[in-house]
Amino acid sequence: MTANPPTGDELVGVLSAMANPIRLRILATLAGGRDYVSHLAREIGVSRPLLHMHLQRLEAVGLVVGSLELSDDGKAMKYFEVADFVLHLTPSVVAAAATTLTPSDPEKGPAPKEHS
Amino acid sequence: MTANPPTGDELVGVLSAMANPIRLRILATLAGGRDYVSHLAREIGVSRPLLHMHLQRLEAVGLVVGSLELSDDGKAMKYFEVADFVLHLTPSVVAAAATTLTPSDPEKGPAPKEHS
DNA sequence: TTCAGGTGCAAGAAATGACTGACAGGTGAA
DNA sequence: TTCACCTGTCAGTCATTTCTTGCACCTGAA
Repeated sequence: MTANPPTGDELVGVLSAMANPIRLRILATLAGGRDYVSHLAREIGVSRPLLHMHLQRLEAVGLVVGSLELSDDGKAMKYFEVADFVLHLTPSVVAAAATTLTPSDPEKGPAPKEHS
Repeated sequence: MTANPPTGDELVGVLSAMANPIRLRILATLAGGRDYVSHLAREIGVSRPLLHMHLQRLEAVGLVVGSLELSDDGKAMKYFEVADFVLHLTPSVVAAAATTLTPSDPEKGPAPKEHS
């Protein structure tokens, strides 16, 4: 996994996903073993909805993967674990990735907005 | 340069500095050779004040270095070039870095401000 | 039924980031 | 003087992220 080299847009996505102390802590904690949302929230010390949002962001770019499972006592638990990514960043890698960035055309249309 | 492994806070800084299409393009362009602000702005296609802001951000985390020089005809030119950084990111590297993150203590004091 | 513990989602405040336009200063050449 | 370059910065606006609060849903155990 973790296509190397990444496209420019993917790179921006992954970088902004990691560029946050809470999300870094999430990755670090999960690197020590999988965990489910509520417990992870207590572990890191953030509210559950907040953690949920961060996990969503990390999952969207493939840095973590979640799976809904059923515990012994029938509770639905969502477990997350880290994807073992490898990102090797150097000026030349960045230069290569930048060539595949979607242009920001301020002319035609307001932007490639993806509204739902 | 480019201390490896980085501290958690440094890592967040570097990552958020790179997590932007324009700044990625700046790095990519500079990887092809040094350049001065105005020319670089035309090259990339952004306004000069905007580029100035982005360069500031990149320089703050050490991804680029700038030097004010005097051209043959006496004009002051600020040249920038990329620092040849090497960032190797994996779950374990992130886990190690995360241990050195400044805690977010919303209680005691506003934060460990580091003033110069 | 009530409680504890798990899941998810959404509205809205607060903080941060991105961007434009305008201004001020410097030089050399026409 | 005026023009064409270069440098910088500030005020204000708009868009995006971040975070809290609160709701609705599920299960098994008391």
